[in-house]
Amino acid sequence: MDIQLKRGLLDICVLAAIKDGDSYGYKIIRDMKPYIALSESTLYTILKRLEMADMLTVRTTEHDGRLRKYYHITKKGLQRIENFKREWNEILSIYRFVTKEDAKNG
Amino acid sequence: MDIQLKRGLLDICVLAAIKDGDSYGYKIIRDMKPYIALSESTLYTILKRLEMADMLTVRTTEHDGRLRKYYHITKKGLQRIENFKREWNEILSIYRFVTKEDAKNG
DNA sequence: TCACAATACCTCGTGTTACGATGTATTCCG
DNA sequence: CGGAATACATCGTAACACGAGGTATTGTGA
Repeated sequence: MDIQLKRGLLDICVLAAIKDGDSYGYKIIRDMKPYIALSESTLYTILKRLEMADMLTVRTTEHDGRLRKYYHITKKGLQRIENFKREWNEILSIYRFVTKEDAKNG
Repeated sequence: MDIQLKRGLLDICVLAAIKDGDSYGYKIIRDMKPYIALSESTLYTILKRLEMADMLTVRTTEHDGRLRKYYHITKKGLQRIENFKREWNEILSIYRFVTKEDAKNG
């Protein structure tokens, strides 16, 4: 997918990936892969950004001797998803603008 | 609209705004306004970028003593729009991922 | 005539951001 | 013992939207 198009969707997707249950970095990447691919460096940047914005909270645990940071979505994070749903109508309107045939011909 | 979400749509919208007939900067902004707002500095950056990418050509004319630069979409520009239409399915898939209810509940 | 909006173009600096490259450390498999 | 997978993190870079500011002309109203 076009990188610029991804920009607006990545944050939302990460929030969506944890909204039905806490998750951690590596798993988030795996879960998102069928829909949108992203690198580890990108994800950890996003997770830090979302944490700073109070859209998620972090809980560090140990799993099989390896560090694991579980991310939990907050009220603000859920609101961000709701806001995206509202913006979806604008996106649809743009899609129609882009795909509409020449008014002179139809 | 969220600025990151705009990023992926602006280029496409500018191309869509000239695809049915050559247009110029000021008019493009007016035509796009109902769908997506953008500043002049943003538009001229985009127009230059699209010209460099051979997605449009420029023709300078004089209109009522004022300079006017008409932009014309190229084959490559039209292909960019077609590519967006193909990417639309991916966007829909992401939308469903974001809006789907918790699998455990539905 | 003077001020100001509208038309129409352009440049510069800044902050945000995705990502490749790179690094650390552990477990698992052969 | 080596390499893949798991799991985290930082740094530098390039792309980009936009506000602020600039140039120049044509209306418009007091």
